[in-house]
Amino acid sequence: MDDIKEKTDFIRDIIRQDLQEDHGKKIHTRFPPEPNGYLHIGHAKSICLNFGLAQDFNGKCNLRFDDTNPTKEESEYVDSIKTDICWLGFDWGQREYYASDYFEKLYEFAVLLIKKGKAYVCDLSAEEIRQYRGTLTTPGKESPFRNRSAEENLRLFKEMRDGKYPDGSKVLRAKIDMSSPNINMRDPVMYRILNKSHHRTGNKWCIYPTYDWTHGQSDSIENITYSICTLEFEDHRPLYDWFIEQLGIHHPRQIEFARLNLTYTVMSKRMLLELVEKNYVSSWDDPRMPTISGMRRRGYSPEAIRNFCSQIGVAKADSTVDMAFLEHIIREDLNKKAMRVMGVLNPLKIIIDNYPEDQEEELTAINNPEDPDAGTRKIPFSKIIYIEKDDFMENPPSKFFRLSPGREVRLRYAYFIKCIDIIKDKDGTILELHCTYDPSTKGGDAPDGRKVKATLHWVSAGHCIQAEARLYDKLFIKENPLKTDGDCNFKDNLNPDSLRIIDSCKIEPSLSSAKPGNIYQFERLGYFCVDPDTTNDKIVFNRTATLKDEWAKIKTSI
RNA sequence: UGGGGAGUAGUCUAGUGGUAGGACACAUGACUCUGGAUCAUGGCGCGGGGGUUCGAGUCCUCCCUCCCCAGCCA
Repeated sequence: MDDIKEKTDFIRDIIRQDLQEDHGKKIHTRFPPEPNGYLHIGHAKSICLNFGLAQDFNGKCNLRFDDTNPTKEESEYVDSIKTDICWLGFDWGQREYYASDYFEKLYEFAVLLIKKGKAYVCDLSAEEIRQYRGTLTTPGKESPFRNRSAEENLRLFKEMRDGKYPDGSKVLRAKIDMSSPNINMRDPVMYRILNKSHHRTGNKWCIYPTYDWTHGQSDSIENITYSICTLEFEDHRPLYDWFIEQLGIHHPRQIEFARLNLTYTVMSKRMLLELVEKNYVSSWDDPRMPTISGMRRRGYSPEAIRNFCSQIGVAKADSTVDMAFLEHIIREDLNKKAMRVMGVLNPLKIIIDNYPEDQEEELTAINNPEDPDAGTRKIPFSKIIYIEKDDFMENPPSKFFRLSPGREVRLRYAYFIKCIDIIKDKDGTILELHCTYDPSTKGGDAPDGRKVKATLHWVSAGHCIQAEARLYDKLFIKENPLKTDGDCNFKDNLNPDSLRIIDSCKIEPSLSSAKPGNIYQFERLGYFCVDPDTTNDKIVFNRTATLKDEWAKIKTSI
């Protein structure tokens, strides 16, 4: 399960200190996604942090959708986000909120600011506003509409709401300081006119609040004590503080942390959307995606993702976690849980010459050596079997321990066999192997104590069932897919071999009842889970992760 | 060049003036009916220079590098 050791990170340090100064303090966080895409592993970090904080300090965590932009948001995303958070194991109780719930309140707040002379309606175009804003090094210019009277602003703002103006013709702006070195303070836009229907409020509104105007007040309304967010909002904090102070309402404490980056993938919703829309992947839940739904379909468990999030830590320095670490976490999880089975991805037929023609045997196999309670099962053995093509070499290098002419190896839980003949077609491709077996080694041990250097997985040709395996690899070939040469873009770094489909795998018959979501370790190959694409006619497996493979390393170093 | 952040092995992360620790990765070895798992061992790591101090990753100072900000996105 999750690491129960007391976690130490700078956010928890801050909260502990606050708690020391105010023992009665209740902590209240929130996870505030925008419903414009599916959640990814970076969101999982934030979810684990926000809900985890609430759990650790006996507080509460809200789910709030920051749905202020009707041009990008859809209820499909709302649904997927809720599903993913639940699946991860977190519960927001009845506290499911929407920024759009606060539109009326926000409007009142805006009116208040107008009355205080702290906000004004501006008729400048988007382009003009940009020009007036100045640059990083030069101050901005004040809008010619900056000094309209409160009465005029009130009337104009009401008319904006009433739909008297076309999109983009007017905005409401905060009146702060056009020469501020912090560009966020240069009279930021609070409302824009958008004649677009909203996934929740329908056509009730034609003006929509910006995120900057909405977010802090929403946290305040919900009585959030700690507004945890990512680093890029650090220089928005003075703006949020300004709004809260002008309004004189509850002031949450904002704390920023570094967002998660992972090697060999991208974590931007915009890019993930593009991969989906342009069919570089099958969907948001394509098992190659770093989305929660993709990882779920890939075979990751919620525990593994939570463990990952708790072990990567929380800090303020930009960081990119090695994908190998994620793989380590899922192997650690699945090693304990997954039933072992035998399946052959690329079959090579073996005929055991001295095994009686019509004989069949049932051999006993251990379901999970890591879990004695998992018990054993029977697997059928017969004269003709399949082994993995990679487990045979006609002319092996010295470090290759598996089957080769004249060499004896063990078939897992079965017998020692020795290769005595290779049958090839006229092109020299190996068609099948002839072997002999030693009947005295039944079960896998030789009574004379002789050893073999390798144990191979296998299936009985007459008993096995056919299956499809989808072998996934890194989505991108570059550790940082965003790093591109010349006029390339991140899609040029896509790994052309990120998915390999093998439709003629041979798997042991016990798998005939496998159901979508079930996870297995195919011995010596990796962890596989049953995909929802599975039908009565065909079982489809997704490879969640390979096993660590010493031979693969040796092979590439030869 | 303005503002805001950040620099501890290849990566992530502890450390709060007293021997720089953990995890992943890597390497080597042991063990093994999964070349899995497990166990053991290993490594020119505190961005740099000055300073304070008996003692600095930690305090002061100067410098360097990286990230974010000029959406009516979030």
